[in-house]
Amino acid sequence: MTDGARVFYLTTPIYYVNDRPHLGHAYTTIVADAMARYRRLAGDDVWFLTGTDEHGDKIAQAAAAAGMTPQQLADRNSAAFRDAWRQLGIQYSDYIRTTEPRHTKVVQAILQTLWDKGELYLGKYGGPYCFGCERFYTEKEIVEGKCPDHQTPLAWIEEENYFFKMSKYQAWLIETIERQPDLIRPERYRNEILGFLRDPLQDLSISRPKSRLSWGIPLPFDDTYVTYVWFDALINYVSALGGPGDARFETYWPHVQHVTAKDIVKPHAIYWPSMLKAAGLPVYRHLNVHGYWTLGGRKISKSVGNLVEALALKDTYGNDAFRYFVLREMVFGLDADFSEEALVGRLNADLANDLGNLVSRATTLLSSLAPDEQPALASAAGPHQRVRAASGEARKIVDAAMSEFAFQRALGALWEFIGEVNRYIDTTQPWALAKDPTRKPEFHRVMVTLADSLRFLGIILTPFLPDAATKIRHAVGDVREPRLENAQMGRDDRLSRVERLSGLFPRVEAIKQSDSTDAATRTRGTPPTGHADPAALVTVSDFSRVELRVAEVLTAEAVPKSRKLLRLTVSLGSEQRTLVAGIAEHYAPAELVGKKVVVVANLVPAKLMGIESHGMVLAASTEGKLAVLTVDRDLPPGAKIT
RNA sequence: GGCGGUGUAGCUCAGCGGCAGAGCAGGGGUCUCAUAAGCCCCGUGUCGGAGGUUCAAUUCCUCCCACCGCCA
Repeated sequence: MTDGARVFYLTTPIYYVNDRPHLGHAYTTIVADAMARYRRLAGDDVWFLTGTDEHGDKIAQAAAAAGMTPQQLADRNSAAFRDAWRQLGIQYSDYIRTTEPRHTKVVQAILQTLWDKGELYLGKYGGPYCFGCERFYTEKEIVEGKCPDHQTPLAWIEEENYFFKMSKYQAWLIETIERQPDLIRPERYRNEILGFLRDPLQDLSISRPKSRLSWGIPLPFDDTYVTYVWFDALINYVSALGGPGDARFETYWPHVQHVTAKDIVKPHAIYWPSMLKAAGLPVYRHLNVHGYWTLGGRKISKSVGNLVEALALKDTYGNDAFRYFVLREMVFGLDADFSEEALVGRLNADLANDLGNLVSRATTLLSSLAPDEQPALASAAGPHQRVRAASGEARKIVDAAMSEFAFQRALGALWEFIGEVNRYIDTTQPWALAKDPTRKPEFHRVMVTLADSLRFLGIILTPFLPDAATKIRHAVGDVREPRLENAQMGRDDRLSRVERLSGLFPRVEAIKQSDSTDAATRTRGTPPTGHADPAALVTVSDFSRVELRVAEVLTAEAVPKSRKLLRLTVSLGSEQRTLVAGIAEHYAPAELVGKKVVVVANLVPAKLMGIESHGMVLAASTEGKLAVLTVDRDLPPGAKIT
């Protein structure tokens, strides 16, 4: 930690072990991980917590159904989350489980504090209860006597429970949220909570009688009750730091920021600050709320199978590509759509074409330098200054964007820079400079700038593309621990040995949109190597969809202002058509007139240089050579090819 | 039912009083260092509909329609 370093404590929600890790969990965790890595890169002191929530009715029931003890079920499923994060390369600092003694100890201590302070009371409550939701419903909410969520019959339960006097914090809570505009962000969720708080707040039931449910933390002052799962779960953020008084707690708690999905805003925005206030602890700095992933534009149903399969695509396309996609595609706070097509689109356009290809062309140029060649410097002015300025601009935007969880904006800025470097290479044409001994200084200036650009990217991309960034740094010989302060161009004009780095993100064959109604359910991905698959086999009926016919060329002329295109009029026997063919470099117009060529007759018309083309002339080609297809014997125009 | 949001190019979205924008996709051109990559050029779309305010409305107001969220 350097002087002026800031402290950050980032948390994901603890995931309920009734679930299997899926895209939703992964997104929250990736967001927190990217943020943690960015802050670490900036030299800040970061603590990043995730974990699992393991108490409650649902766990007890699922365990019973599976013939296990609740603890066994929790152990198994908690391990599944831990494993998923390992596979995704998540660098958490700590992993808390609510069945750990260190957690139950702190929960009980806080409950005791609240009890002693008179923040809790024993009250009676009766109402329709849904075991699936683990909550009571009001008469207005229930639909024909059934749970509106599960459509299952509700049980009438009347019981005494302990309540937290949450209602007394309503005015304080409103004031707190209003005083800190970015306490709950983005703003839409803050507004939602303020809207909710316009109505009177109820007290919160925080216990369940052991007679009904024993899988929970016993209340320290009444062992016939266990703690209600929400009250237990939220405290993980505190218990994982050892609780009040612990050195770790004192260091990190004042800087806590939570990351969560929008479905659990209310517990985090209402229960949790009230609980903290009552316990005499400071409220968090920010609650960062993100939206949902939809699949193929459809809402996610109760079943999460598709979300699990969506996460599995990380294995098909790689962690970096998966991580990049979710961070780039979702505007933090809003819903976004996940599809394999969109992922492949981003992978090809942004990662392969823009970044991967840039790294490849730049390292190829740099690695071709003679080993001992020390670059002579050219004048300070020149196009390289635009690149340097762009890097500074990108870095500024990334920093601003990251301070408000705007990952999309941060990545957009970095890709602006990548575009600038690609343009720089095209403008300066280093391959031409290299051949001209009199322009050696210019050439070296370009080489230095390219190495510098890659060094910059190798550092600043670390939080977003950890593996690729490391490869880039190593390729340019930067073996230092990456630090944001070194992501600055123009500091170092020396050139170290560069190794060629090609195929950083190989292109992947595009997924056809019409292929499937639900891309995310498809499991047969294109291999990550991305090299073109052997041509897929087609059936006779596939082939018969293409209508091939013999056509006689009636007229041919060059298309003005085009080097490759010829405009042809052909006869198909019963009709004449205009076609545009890209064969001008290989055939003189006069050569073609009278020829019987083969055309695709049922092609969707396309406009080329303002001319509508109704078909396509078939031709075979190899490097530099091209020949149009014709028929071996004389046949009338229009003859069908089968 | 109440409150709020959204509806802009094929797709995703920015703009929010002064002649409609970006990325992707698509088309054309061009370079050859590079991953059939890069770079350059190409967007007249009833800015959901109808009224209104204004010299001027995608942008402000009212109503309507569609979708979404929160609440009941």
